[in-house]
Amino acid sequence: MPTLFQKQVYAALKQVPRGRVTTYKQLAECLGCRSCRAVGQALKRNPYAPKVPCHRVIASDLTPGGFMGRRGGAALRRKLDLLAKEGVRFHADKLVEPSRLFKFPDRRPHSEF
DNA sequence: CACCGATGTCCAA
DNA sequence: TTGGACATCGGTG
Repeated sequence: MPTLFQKQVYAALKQVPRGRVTTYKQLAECLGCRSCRAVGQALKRNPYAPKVPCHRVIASDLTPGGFMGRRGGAALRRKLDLLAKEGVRFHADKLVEPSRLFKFPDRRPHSEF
């Protein structure tokens, strides 16, 4: 059973259209959380494997990051393949087009700053 | 309650 | 510029 926090991560992730990617930091910031690691944990524990495009989440330094709980290997390769099918290509473990990053709308009704 | 994690940022060499 | 260590937040045991 997904927790409240995970739902927020999935909800935000579902906002990312096809052919677009986001970063853990952007997700965390969108959720109003300062910990980017918590976001990755939610994705790792994602009960909605095919429903949640976890492969559209990369590190803030435009690196693939990880996939299925692994930071490298065949799993990560599969992630790059999925992104490639969506038009998001990587070069030297780096995002070729940083403009593919999806910017989340302000999801903080409390923040008046 | 304590440790780990799909990260990020800072400091040192 | 590259490598190592610490910080931060939530989840699981």
